[in-house]
Amino acid sequence: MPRIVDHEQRRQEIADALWRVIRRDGFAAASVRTVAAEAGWSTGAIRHYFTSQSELKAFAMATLMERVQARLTVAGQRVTDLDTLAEMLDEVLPLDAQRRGESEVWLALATAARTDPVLGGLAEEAHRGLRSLCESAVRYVAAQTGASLDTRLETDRLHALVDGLAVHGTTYPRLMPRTRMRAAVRAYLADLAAR
Amino acid sequence: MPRIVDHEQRRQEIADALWRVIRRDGFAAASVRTVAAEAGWSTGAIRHYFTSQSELKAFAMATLMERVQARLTVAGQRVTDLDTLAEMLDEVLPLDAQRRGESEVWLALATAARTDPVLGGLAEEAHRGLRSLCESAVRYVAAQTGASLDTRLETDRLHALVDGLAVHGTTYPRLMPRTRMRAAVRAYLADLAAR
Amino acid sequence: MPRIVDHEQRRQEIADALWRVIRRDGFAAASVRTVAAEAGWSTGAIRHYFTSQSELKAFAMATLMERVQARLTVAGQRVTDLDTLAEMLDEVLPLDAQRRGESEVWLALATAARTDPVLGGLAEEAHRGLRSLCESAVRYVAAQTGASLDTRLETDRLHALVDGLAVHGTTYPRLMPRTRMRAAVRAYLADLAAR
Amino acid sequence: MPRIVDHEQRRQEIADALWRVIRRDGFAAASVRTVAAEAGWSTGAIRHYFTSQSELKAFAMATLMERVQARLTVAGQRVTDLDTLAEMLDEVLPLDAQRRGESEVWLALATAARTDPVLGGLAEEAHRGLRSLCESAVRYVAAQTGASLDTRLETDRLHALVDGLAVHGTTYPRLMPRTRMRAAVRAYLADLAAR
DNA sequence: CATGAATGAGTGTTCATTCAT
DNA sequence: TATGAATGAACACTCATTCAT
Repeated sequence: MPRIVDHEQRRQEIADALWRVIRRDGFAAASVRTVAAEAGWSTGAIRHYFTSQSELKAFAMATLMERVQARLTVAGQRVTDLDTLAEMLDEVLPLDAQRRGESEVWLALATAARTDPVLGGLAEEAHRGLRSLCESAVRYVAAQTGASLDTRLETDRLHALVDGLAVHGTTYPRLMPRTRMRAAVRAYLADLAAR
Repeated sequence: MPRIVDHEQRRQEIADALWRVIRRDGFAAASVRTVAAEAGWSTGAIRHYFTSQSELKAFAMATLMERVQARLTVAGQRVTDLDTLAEMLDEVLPLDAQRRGESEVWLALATAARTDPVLGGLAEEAHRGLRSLCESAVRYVAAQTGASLDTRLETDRLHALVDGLAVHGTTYPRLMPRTRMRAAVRAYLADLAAR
Repeated sequence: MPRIVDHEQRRQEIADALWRVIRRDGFAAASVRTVAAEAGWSTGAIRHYFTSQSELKAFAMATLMERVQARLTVAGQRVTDLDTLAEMLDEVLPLDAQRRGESEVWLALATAARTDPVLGGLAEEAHRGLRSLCESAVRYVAAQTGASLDTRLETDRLHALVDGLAVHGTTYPRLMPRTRMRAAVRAYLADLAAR
Repeated sequence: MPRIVDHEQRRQEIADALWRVIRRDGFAAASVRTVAAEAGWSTGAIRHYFTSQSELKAFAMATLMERVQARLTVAGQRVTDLDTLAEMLDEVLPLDAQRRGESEVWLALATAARTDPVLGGLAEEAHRGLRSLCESAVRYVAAQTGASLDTRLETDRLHALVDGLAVHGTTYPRLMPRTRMRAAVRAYLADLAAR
C-alpha cells in the first residue's frame, strides 16, 4: 500500500514556501534550493511536484489568482451599493498583511512575466480579470445612477488607479497607508456616481 | 599619454547595453557577461568603468531619471493650460519607443529596488519626484479654477493613475494603446477642473 | 533511498586531494578547481561536502592535527627513558614520506594562518599543543635527573629547536637529512639531562 | 632632456609597497594592482621596473637579504665575546618593528619559495647564509673555549633554534616576546661555551 | 515517494599581462 | 617614462537539473 500523499496539498505547501522566500528576499533569491530549505524538504522532492522552476512559479501565480478570485466572488455577491462595491475592489489592494503579501508576490511575478512566456499568459489572464472587475464596477455605477458613461475610458481610469495604488502601497507602504488607498478608490467611485 | 577615452561616454554606452538586455530579456538576464557581450566588450572592460554590477545598475537608473527629469523641466516651462499640463505628464508615460523603453527598464529596476538597498534609494527618490509633479499639477488646476481641492487625496489619485497607466502600457501595450493612456490622464484633469 | 555515500570518507578524499595539490604546487595553487580536478570530481561536488573553501582548508588542518595527536598519544605512553622521549618528539619531524607530507602541508597552512582568522585559531591550538609537549619533555627530564631547570626557558629552546628542524627538513630536505634532525633533538635532551 | 629617474630608487619604493601589503594583508593579497595602489602608481608603471610579478617578489626578497646582510657585516665586526656574538644573531630575530617586518615578509616569501623556482634559489641562498653565520658562531665559541665540538651538529642546533625562534616570534608575538627569544639564544651559547 | 549525490554552466569579481597612446 | 584601457582566464560560489538509489 503506497503512502497516501495529498499531491495538491504538497504543491500548495511548496508554493507557500516560495511565497515566503519571494516576500522575504525578493524574486531573484527564489531558487529551488532556497524554496526547498524553506519548505523543509530536499531539492529532489520539489521535482516530484514541479517539473521545473517555471512550473513552480506559475503554480504560485495561479494559486494567488484563485485565492483572490474566490474572495472577489464572495465580495461580489454582497454588492448592494457604492460602499460594498468599494469593498470588493479593496480585495486587490494591499490593505492587510495577507493582501500585502499577495501584492508583493504579484508584483514580482508580473514583472518577471514581461519576459517569461509561461508567466506571461497567466499574468495577462489576471490583468484581464481585474479589468473585467473594474468594468463591472463602472457598469454597476452607470446602472445605479442612470448616467451615460464612456465605459472603456472609465474602466481604463479605474483599472489604472487600482493597480497604481497597489504598486504604491506595496513598494512604499509608509508613503501610501491603507486609509489613503481606500479613500482614493472611494473618491473615484463617488465622482463617477455624481456625473 | 594613455589612450584617450571619454569615460562618461563609455559608461553611457555600457548602460545603454544594459538597457537593451533588460528590455529584451528581463532584469534577471542582465549579468555582467551578457551586458559585456551586448556592448561588444570583454567582461573585464566593464569593471574599468563600473566597480560593481550594483554601480552599473544604479548608474542606469540614475541616467534614466536624469533624462526624464530634463524633459519634465522643459515641458514644465511650457505649461499654460490643461493641455500643456497633460503634455508634461505624458513625459512619464510609455507613449513612444523612447518612453516605452524607459518604462520597461524602470519597471524592472523599481521591482528589483524593493529588495536592493542601493537601487531602493534611487527608486524612492524618483517616486517622490513623480508624486511632487502630480501635486504640482493638482495645485495648478486648483489655482486656475479657484476650486477647493483635497490636495493630498487628488495627488494620490493622479499619481496612482499615472503609474498604473504606465504599468499597463508597458506590460500590455496591445491592451493599452497610447491614445487611451493620454485620454485617461486628460479625463482626470478635466474632471478635476470641473469641480 | 539516496545513493549511499560515506560522507566522512568523501571529505577525507577531498582533503587528501587538497594535500596533494598543496604539496605539489603550493598553497596558492589550491583552488576549488584544482582540488576538484585532483580529486577527480566536479567543482560542484566539492561544495556538497564543504560549504566553503575555508571549511575545506580548516578540515584539512584539523585532520592533520588529529593524526599527529593520535601518534603522539601512542608514543607518549611508550616513554620510559630519554630514547623513547626523543621518539615521541620525532613524530612531529619530517622523518619519512608521511611526516614530510604533513610538515609541508602544515608549513603552508600555518603561514596562511597568519592572515586567515579561521586557520589562525587552529594553528595557535596546534602551536600550544606542541609547546605543551615540549614542556612535558622538559619536566620529564627534570624529574628523572632531579635537576633544577628553568622550565620556561628550556621549553622555549626545545620548542624552537623542534620547529626550526621541521622547517629546515621540510624546505631543504637535502640540506637537513633525517639522521641530523634526530641527532639534534637527542643532543639537546642529553645536554639537558647532563645539567 | 629626459626626466631623470633613479631606477633603483623606484624599484626600492615599489618593493617597499609590496612589503607593506604583504605585512598588512598577507602574501596572497599582494597583486600587481594592490601594490601599485599602495605605491601610488599605475599598474603599468610597475611593469617599467619589474617585468613580472615574480621578478618583483624576487627583488623584494633580495633587498631583504641585502639589508640583513649589511647589518650582519657590521655586527660581525663588533664581535669580541659571547655577548656581542649573541647580538649578531639578534639581527635575524624579530626583536623590533623593523626586524619583525622583515621576518613576516621573509616567512611568506620562504614558504612560497618551496614551490616557486625563482624564489627558491634566493631562499636557499639565504638559508645557506644564515647557516654559515651559525657555523661561524659555533667555531668562534670553540676557538674561545678550546672545547672540541661537533661543529655540524652544533650548527644544526643553533640554526634550527634561531629559525624556530624567528617563526615563533613572528607568528605568535604574544607568546614569544623579545626577551625570551634573546634569552634562548644566549642560553644556547652559554651552554656551548660551558662544555 | 523521496533523497541527496553529482554535474556543468552560470554568477560577480579579481587577476596578470599587453599595449596604444 | 608613464598611463590606464582592454583582454581573457581565473577565482569562489550558486544554480537548475538529472538520476541512482
